[in-house]
Amino acid sequence: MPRISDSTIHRLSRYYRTLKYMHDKGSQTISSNILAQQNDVTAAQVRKDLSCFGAFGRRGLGYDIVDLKRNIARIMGLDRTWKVALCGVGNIGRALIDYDQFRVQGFQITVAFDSDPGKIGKVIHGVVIRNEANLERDVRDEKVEIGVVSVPVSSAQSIVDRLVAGGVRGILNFAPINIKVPKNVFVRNENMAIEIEALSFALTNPKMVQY
Amino acid sequence: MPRISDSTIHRLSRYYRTLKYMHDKGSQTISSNILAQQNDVTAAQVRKDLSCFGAFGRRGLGYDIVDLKRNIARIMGLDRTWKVALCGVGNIGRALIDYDQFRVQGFQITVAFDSDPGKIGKVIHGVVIRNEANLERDVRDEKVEIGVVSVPVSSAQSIVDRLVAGGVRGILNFAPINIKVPKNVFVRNENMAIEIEALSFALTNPKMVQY
DNA sequence: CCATCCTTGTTATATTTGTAACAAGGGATT
DNA sequence: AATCCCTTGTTACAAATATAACAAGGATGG
Repeated sequence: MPRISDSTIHRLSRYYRTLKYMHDKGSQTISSNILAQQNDVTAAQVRKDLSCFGAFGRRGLGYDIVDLKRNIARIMGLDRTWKVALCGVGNIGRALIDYDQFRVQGFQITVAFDSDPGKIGKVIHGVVIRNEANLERDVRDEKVEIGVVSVPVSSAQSIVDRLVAGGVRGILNFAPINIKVPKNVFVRNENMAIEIEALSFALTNPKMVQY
Repeated sequence: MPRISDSTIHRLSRYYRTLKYMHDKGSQTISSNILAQQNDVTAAQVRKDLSCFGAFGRRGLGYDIVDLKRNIARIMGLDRTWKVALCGVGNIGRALIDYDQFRVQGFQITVAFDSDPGKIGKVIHGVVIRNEANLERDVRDEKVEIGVVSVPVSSAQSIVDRLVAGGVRGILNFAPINIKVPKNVFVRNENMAIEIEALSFALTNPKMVQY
């Protein structure tokens, strides 16, 4: 089985977004060239990314938007819903419960946890905040597949361990720390500070980065 | 002037975080090996990343934590404060106004805008929500250097244009769209949906990604 | 039906990025 | 002071990634 690079996966997400946009605009087909322009990559890159998974286009004509969109959705597992548990209902956590980009793509935050007794039992955007004490059990009972971690650094690793104990196989980690997981669990880190720091670097050393 | 890769910049941020952590723990020095382990990279990678900017270690001994930390801060422009304007006080925007990881690193959100008359004038975490109508003027008056964009896709490009018109040279974009800026402006995109979609891909095609 | 113009999928090439190897610096120990 | 053990900085090498080139498929127009 061929390995797919992180970069390719990220680009697929972006192509997918472009396809949704073009579909809404009423377009029927799209060429690798246009798809490339919309995403600041080369046409060759687009074609090579797609060729990892099959041949979806028609020579001389381009790609059928609806068809390619459906294919990418299938490849990326976006043609279904995912049960997601949110851990840590702080500023970030609250924002994520109601994040359109999650919901519209089928990531359903149906379970939320916090350790603060003052928050437990409250309802945020239709989701009841549960007691963290029962995390493993609840996660298992609710058949949660993905865990979103937005707790402080100090408790991130232990929450991750408990999510894994509850059967979660994918974790989106917002805590700025390098968490450890068993070999069969996937982690993606989302550290917003890192991006703004990259901006700080670029502004400080404009000659060292390509505009 | 040598070009520094995106990956290197991201890793520097992470090394920096590790150094802060180790410093708080009371350590004096650290080896490339330890720094590597803490960040899931090789020791050679750490040394090469650092060597882009100078020779900060002592052979046989490792790196002085305080010294290296200070050097990375200087390199990345983290030894100062940055004036930041936030555009769009929705769920994400509200969370960012009070985001520790920004504040602790000197990114000061002192100005916030929204187009909703119902929000204008309100104070969130000590920041007054201003009328978007005066964005260019306010941004210029307040000497804002970085703009954070958390508005809907439909208005993202126009807000970016106006930030640039106000003199902003760095933009952190949360809108899931590929915005265009003049050559001398830097953009970093933060799309949380892309990361969870990568997770969806990994869970759907476990054989295609390295655990 | 032939010629022309597009656009894909794939292979070959170039570039970038990461890893390994090692000489040289430096402290500790006897 | 000589030896031993570490650890860096750098150079050489390997792997991964991106770009370019092109043959082949397919539409269109005369």
